[in-house]
Amino acid sequence: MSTDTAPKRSYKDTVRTPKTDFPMKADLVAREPQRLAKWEASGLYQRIMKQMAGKPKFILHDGPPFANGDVHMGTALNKVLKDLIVKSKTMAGFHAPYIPGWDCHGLPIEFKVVKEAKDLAPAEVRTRSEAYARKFIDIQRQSFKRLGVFGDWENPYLTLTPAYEADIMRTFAKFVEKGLVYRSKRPVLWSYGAQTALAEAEVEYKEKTSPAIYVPFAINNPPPGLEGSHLVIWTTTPWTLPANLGIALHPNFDYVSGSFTNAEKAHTLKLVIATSRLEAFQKETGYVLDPAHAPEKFKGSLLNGGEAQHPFLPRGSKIINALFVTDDTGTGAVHMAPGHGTDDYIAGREHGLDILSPVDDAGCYTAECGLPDFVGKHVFKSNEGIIELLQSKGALLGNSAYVHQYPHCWRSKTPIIFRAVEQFFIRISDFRADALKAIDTVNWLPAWGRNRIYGTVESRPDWCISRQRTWGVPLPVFYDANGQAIMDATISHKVADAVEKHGTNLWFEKDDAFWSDLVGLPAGSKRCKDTLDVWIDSGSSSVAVLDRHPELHCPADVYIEGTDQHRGWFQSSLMVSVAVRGAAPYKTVITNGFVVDTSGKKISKSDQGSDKAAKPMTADHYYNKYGGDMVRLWAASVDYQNDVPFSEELFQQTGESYRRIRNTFRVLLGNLHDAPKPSASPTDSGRPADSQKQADSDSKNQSVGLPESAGNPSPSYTLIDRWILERLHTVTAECLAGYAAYDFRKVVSTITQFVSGDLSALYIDITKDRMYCDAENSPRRRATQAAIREITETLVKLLAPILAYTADETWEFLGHSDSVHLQAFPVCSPGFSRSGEPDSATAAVEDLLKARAVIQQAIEAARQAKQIGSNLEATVKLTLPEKGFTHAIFSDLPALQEFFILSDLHLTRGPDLAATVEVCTNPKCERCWRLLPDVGTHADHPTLCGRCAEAVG
RNA sequence: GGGCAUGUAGCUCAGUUGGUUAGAGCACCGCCUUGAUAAGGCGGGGGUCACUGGUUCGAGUCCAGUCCUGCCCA
Repeated sequence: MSTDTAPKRSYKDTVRTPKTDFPMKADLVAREPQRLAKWEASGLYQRIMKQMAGKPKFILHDGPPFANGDVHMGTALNKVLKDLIVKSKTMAGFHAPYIPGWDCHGLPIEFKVVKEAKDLAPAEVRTRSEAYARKFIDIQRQSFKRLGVFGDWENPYLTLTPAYEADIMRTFAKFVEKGLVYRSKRPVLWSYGAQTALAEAEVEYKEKTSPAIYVPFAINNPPPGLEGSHLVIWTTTPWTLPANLGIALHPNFDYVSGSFTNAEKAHTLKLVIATSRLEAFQKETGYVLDPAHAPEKFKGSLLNGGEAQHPFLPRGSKIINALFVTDDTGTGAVHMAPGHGTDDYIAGREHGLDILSPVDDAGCYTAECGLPDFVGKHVFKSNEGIIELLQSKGALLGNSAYVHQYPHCWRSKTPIIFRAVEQFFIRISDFRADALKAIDTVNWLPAWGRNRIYGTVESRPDWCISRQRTWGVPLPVFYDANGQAIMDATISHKVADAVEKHGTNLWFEKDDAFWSDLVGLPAGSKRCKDTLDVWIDSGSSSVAVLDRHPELHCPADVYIEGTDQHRGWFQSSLMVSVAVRGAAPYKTVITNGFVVDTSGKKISKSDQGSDKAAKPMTADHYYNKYGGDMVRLWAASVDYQNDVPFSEELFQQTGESYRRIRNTFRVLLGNLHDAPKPSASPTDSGRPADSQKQADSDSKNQSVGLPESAGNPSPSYTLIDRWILERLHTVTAECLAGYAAYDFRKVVSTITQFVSGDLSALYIDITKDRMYCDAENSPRRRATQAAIREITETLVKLLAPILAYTADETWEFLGHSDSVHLQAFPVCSPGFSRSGEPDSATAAVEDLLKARAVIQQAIEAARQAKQIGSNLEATVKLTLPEKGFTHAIFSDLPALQEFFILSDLHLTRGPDLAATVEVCTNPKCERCWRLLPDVGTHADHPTLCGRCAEAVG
């Protein structure tokens, strides 16, 4: 260029490139807390509630997380999902209050407290446990708020408040009133480490090595052929032998009786073994069946009702038949101790066996064991002694180490024992049928949840509701002077009334005399020292929260928890609700999978502190490093109905989607910098009535001095504008359907694909030329600005439930003064609903995209051959097929050039769709960079094309 | 061992009532752009649809069995 005489005029400043202060870098970690503070200061949640009052209600009832530990990613996933439901239902026009809760009682907290300071008085244990729970409630509450979860955080429900505790007692009273509570000595899972009975949920299976022994029991009064024979039992718990009261045989198994010799020990004995176990028995014990004499063969039913001799105690052991006998281990003869096993107990009850359980709370033998030397000794330290005793009686045929999965206490990690103690039970059989019926009134998502809980309820045993612990709600029951339990609903109600006023600590602080007097029982009555199973606590929430809270109602519309809650809260809530009100407490139950690591292994909460789980799994790590919106976007992106694979690397992938969405918002906002604001956004028609005032005042401010927009309600959209608005219409419909189906992943993928596939790669790219280079008021430029505003407002609202912070920030940059969370979802604009029809813009663009693909491939070849750089340097000759491609745009060369982003396009018709590329020889317009023939024909602007010369003026 | 799920590109997932050459995002490779620039565009490589057998003209899709992983039980 010859610019040696005068300085060259720069047209750079005349190009209308995007301008916005909306930052590319989100800086969520620093910015989100400020926005959160603003929301709180303005009482946003309360204002939303006020605005939606009177609308149809939608109740999501919060399953209370346990007030122990930091917020794990699994907990965060669940909580964010809840918030996505609440926010999307609110924007869909429902009054959706969210009252968060915490589960506060229970063994894990008490265990921690007791571990720190031993021998505390019960009242002190309780005080410390409450302080511990409250500490973690605060920690978790901060996390949930930071994650952008809206709710009544200052008034959550806590299972430790006097009002809630009183309702738990009243629920218990209801069970008593209906005659569902009974007291029975029964083997329960007993943790001697924590000194309590455990729920099945509190047990975990771990590998344990036990002594596996074979013990012969001589048959008393044997039938002919079995004289002098012994039944051989196999057990891995020698310590339960003092409680042996029977031996079970399978009625249909084949057994042999014959002479067995152990050559090494030079010992011969006549034994009975199941035929299928014969080989294993001989191999493990060295006792080999004498081949010289044919053994006696018979079915297990032969010996039913007989008796064998206990090997070291002076009593008989009843021989019974039972179907639970298996032939995968042992001898086909099972040692029965009804005080130490569930099968033993059930079969024992059928056959009239006693319950003997000579073990105390600490796991040590009591005098009942009949062995004075063992009294006071721990059972797991007595196995060897029992084995020696057997040895000395000649009653040990084999002894080896046996590794198996054995139940352990989930907190103290000690192996559990089965031990019979007096417990309170709820008789499930009386209302199981009602519960099963109620299950089928509920919508289970995913649908297999129905079968899951149905099977659970169908097969569950009676509910053991008493715990020998301190940190829980006391069982409001008394014993008379003879130790008989007085179960009376009115007495329980009196206790509940007192507790509601003074708290449950009163139960521990006052003595029996005080309480007997208070409830009107004679002196000498004693109060029960047990507490209630914590599943009663949380299971009562439909009574203590849904029924009590004025904003809520029962049944709730939705419960959503992890899949483990089919046996947990979903079930306990169902059982309580069916017993109390005869119906399920929920209409829909959704389950989310577990957060697992990428190798597919589960990430256990209790592994967190330990060495091996070095990878961060707590929510604070992620929102402090990446931001709350990133956690929310992650939660919305995952397939929550299945297990969710997780790692920091995987998490970072959602950052890519976030940046893409954010950057697109930035360009859209930048392109609106000089746009006239519309009098009212067409998407505002779905706005809740109470916010209309705000919207009106917003737009009044914005429309001042911009009369042209008010008088021009329908912009002159070109094909590409109509196309993107048709796409937006479809996207809106798909997102609303996604939210309605709780399919947030669908919402995210629909929007992500729209943003990157339609907006970024096509619409924004194609409209750059008109946006940057047209005259400011060119109709097509203004039309595109109108479309961009429509698109941005719609997308922001559709994303608001997910990107709670970013959507709000973008909404602000769109010129609105109040939060997007007060808005309703956009309504699909009917003018652009024709995307499926043949003459729609969408149909035309489908053809255009086919042609574009062919052109791009031709250009790419030229680019790789270094003939051209940018698309604008190409001359393209496009051949359209003779059939099809009939839309008017295919005869509108300038429109086609704009769509394909080309300087020079030539059209012909031919047999196939094809394109060839040559180097364009036109001069380059300095302003719009297109290579056009009219550059240099304008005297005032010799380096510009006609359009640009006019635009510059 | 039982019940309920799950298994498609390196990773996370789509794939409608069985029907052309199995798709998307991320990651990866090459090029372009530098007026979305700690951005953007274009092109490309990559899959025996867990395995085995069956039904069918035709199976990722239906049936049977096996295996992996998870939850809940025993």
